[in-house]
Amino acid sequence: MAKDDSTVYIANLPWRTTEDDLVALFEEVAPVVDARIIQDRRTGRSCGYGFLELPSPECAARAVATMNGREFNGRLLVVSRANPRAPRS
DNA sequence: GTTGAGCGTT
Repeated sequence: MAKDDSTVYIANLPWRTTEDDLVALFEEVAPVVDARIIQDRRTGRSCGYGFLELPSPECAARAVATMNGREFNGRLLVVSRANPRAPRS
């Protein structure tokens, strides 16, 4: 579903951070197609990292270049391009 | 009500 080329990996997030927070933050640079924060399947608590999907790879690269190393809620955001979860479609 | 390197699920 999600194109890995336009998906970015977000880490170093505060536990309180939600997907909507990521959307609001990245909407500043580019429209957000989908935001997904990985949480523990058992406890349901935030794992502290997530993935953000953008409309295009260039938007993803722009979001990375803009938000990587940027402070967010007192933490330094780690934004980088996501790895393809599936080797082929 | 806690913790801190990381590449993911209905």
